[in-house]
Amino acid sequence: MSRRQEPIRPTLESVAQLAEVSRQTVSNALNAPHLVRPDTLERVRSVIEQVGYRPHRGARALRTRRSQLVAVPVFPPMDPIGGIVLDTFLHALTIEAQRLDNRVLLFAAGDDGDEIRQYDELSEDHNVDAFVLTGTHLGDARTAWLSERGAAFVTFGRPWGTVAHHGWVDVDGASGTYDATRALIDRGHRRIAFIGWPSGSGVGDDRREGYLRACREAGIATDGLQAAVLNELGAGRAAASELLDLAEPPTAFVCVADTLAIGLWTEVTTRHLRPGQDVAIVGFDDTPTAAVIGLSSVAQPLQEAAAACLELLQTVLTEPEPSPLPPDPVLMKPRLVLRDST
Amino acid sequence: MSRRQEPIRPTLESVAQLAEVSRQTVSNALNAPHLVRPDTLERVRSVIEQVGYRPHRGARALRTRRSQLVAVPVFPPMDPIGGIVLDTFLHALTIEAQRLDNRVLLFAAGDDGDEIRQYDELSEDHNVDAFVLTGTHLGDARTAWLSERGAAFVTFGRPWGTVAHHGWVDVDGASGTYDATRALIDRGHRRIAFIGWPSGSGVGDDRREGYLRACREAGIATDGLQAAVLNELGAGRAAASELLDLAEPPTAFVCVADTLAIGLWTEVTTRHLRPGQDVAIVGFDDTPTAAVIGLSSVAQPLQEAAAACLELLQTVLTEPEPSPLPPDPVLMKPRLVLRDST
DNA sequence: AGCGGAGATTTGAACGATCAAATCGGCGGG
DNA sequence: CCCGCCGATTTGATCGTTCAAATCTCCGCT
Repeated sequence: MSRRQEPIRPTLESVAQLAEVSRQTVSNALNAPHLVRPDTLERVRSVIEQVGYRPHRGARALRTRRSQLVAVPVFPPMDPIGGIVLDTFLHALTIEAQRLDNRVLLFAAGDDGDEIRQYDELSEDHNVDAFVLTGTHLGDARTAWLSERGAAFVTFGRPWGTVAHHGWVDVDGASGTYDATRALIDRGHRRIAFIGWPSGSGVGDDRREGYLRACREAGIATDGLQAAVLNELGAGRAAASELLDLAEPPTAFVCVADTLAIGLWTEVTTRHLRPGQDVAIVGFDDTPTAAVIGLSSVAQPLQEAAAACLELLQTVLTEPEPSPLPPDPVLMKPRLVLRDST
Repeated sequence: MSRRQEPIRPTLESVAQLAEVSRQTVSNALNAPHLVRPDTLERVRSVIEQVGYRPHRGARALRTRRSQLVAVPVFPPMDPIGGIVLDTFLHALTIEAQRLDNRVLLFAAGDDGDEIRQYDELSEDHNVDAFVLTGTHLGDARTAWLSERGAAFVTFGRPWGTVAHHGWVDVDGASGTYDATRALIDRGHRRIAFIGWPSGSGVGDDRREGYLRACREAGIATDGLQAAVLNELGAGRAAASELLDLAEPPTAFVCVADTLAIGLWTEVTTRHLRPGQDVAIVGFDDTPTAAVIGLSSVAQPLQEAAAACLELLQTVLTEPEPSPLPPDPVLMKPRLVLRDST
């Protein structure tokens, strides 16, 4: 910017002259204060303060080869309900980055290939130091691509199906659905259905697993009580309809995502059943919509996850060169939020 | 990044040597191709392609004093329903920026003062070229601050209450509520209520105005049919309750925002009235939740608005120095989306 | 008194690009 | 035939910072 008129932007040199020291001393006062004698430090600092000096990020980036920028993809708002999850995550990430004197740079991507093209541009440009990926999936082309060229990155989401060559942070979905299912069992439910996604998505399979485990432990049947549909309201509703038409319909539902839970919800209410009284429902992601309609849901600790991502990134970036062994991953427990629907 | 191991990142110089030309010619091939003879251009380009050369953004920024970055604030997800509006806008902005070889940088801010501190850091750093502000309001301290120091910025939202010293893009809220009200009138409604915000917010007053104008034109009464409450579900519901308890209750509602419309919605359904049949409802912002429950709403052309913002910014930035007269503002018409609730 | 060494500070060079001005080569006109 | 001009290209300087190495100062120790 610096479209200010009168005063020329102060530089290291100009500050140095005013403080009657050299460039480097000013630089040290900023980046390595322990190298500067206390009284000099004081003097330099007061000049910096007075003239409002700020280091030029571009110049610094040129020399240090660090831009202090972290790139994060934003996706087209396809699934309007679940999209908020990423939104919250993004906000948390921005705050956390700020705390570390970094910034978040956005880039838009449709599919994986598109996204990779963006990675290429961003990293080869020296535009960003690192990436935070979201929405990892089986056979993820992005992580392979990135580690192949030694890019610094962490993922929010496990590396499904492969060995981790990179740091990652994730939320234990199975633990969330397990807790949800247990809560229903504790309330006396014995026929509990699960509306999930088609198997093959790591996240979906993981969440289903938690449901299955809880039922197994309680000696409850799950045969014929599982649906596997795409993550759309209509699909959820259709699956719900089928399950409710069973000779012995379930009295409670655990859903892999709020989107499906809400589809189920609409089917339930149009049948003049009351969620929470006639049928118990638990969703996943604790989206605003869930809060609005009183749907119980499993909430992911997104702020903590964002902080963990950047912390991991910091350790990766301070390593002198791309290390073959990734940092320890972080797996966080989600929290069950009970509302009227249970 | 460039944490790649083997190959040293190519520079202007190294490309120049391979192509047997000088630095500057390579630079020109990139930034001013018309200055380069066609055959030379071809040769340089092929070398660039071969070695995968990319200009170093930091170096360029240092020399040109342009970072190609646009900063945008992200807010804490306070209003979960309306937050999506900004989310969609942000996505559109990212895509549009990419098209112009720019990028979007995020920063988080709680209040205006906080935000201004961030502006200070970002602009004085030479970190970003410009800002896009959202959510302008009466007595907005931010715009004053920014124009005072000659920063480049545009706002998505009018400069309420003051003369524009800067470019802005906005959606004509009054036009939206006017259309919504007209649609209700055309359907035969004669008692139409408006649930708005307390006067003093530019956006809220503007949207109320559209409702009032449509009613006035149709010779319909509005006395006692207006509520002014905070943008919260509960508040919307309470206001709705009061209005529905009138001796002669309204048959239709226009709401200043989806959040309030949904509050109204829940009050309506708990009274066992059916939206769209017993009571007509129109919201504002066309949030995903509205789509889910079948609430009619006024949709803002967010993609177009984002594009307009960046276009405006481009013209501001290409001006040699801060111009006293701002570029022509852009006011766009929103679109009424009719669903079951009408 | 001289020497080694630690701490504080300075100096020179480099990062990779663009700007401004100089140079080169060819071509038409006086 | 030479000059001037124009298009194409090159050269030198510079942006603001940090790294690496040099210098300076002061102190204690022999």
